[in-house]
Amino acid sequence: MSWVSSMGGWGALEVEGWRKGPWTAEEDKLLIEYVRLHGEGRWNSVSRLTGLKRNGKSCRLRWVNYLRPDLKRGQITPHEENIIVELHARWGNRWSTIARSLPGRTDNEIKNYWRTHFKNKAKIPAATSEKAKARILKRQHFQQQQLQHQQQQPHQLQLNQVDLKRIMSMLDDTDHNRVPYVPQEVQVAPASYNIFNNITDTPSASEASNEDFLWDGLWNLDDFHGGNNFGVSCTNSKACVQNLISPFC
DNA sequence: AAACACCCCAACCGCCTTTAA
DNA sequence: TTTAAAGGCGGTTGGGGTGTT
Repeated sequence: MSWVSSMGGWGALEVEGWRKGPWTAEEDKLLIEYVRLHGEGRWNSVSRLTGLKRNGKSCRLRWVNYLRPDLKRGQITPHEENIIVELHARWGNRWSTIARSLPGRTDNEIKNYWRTHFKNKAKIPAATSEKAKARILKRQHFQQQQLQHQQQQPHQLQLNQVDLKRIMSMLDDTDHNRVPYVPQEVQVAPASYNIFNNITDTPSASEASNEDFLWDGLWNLDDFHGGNNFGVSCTNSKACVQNLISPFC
């Protein structure tokens, strides 16, 4: 399929009045403005209220996978990879469920990552090519660096390992037996998280389910690990908020 | 330098579930 | 209670970028 312009927009295609294909900066702006004014949801009204020639599904997808301000950018960290592997082993291809354990990552992102890195592993011949080896070495080097970083922060590493174990053991429990676990050090959710609770109309803390507590824990785990959103350490909550509210740099 | 292979990821499609009238 | 619309999810496709031959 090739995206042939039929209305001036580069690479875009119009089918039955709806534009398809790559989004333009202008369209993004309209969608962001719509969400700012009306919040998430009611995606089918976007075209009516903004003039955007995109159907509701397309708008939702664009927002969820690309425009949401709380999205993480950049490489999946080894820590996140571990979580993905663990949760995929448990839940299979339930990408959205897995994504909920990795705040800032989308189901699409995780799905893509899995397909790229794991799906064809079984097909790789026993005699791995040199090329593949080089890639693996490169990755191991990166992981080594991460490890060194962790060792510089022994307390945090310990916390991570304990938390991960506890989270995984919790997941082994039946739903009825779940007990929310909030590590002492991270009982207060990051400012950024609360901010987006407000923005996105998610339930208040008092309404949050046990699973929400669990996910908060993972969120914090990740941030402890240095896998922050924009490649810059959040040394204080203000800096984090700043990163989160200006994601389009 | 060109051709090829591979990786990454945005975006679409179809189906299923949820919600509201 | 039924039904249509909207939302959500997983699978798939295809293009751009980059590394390798």
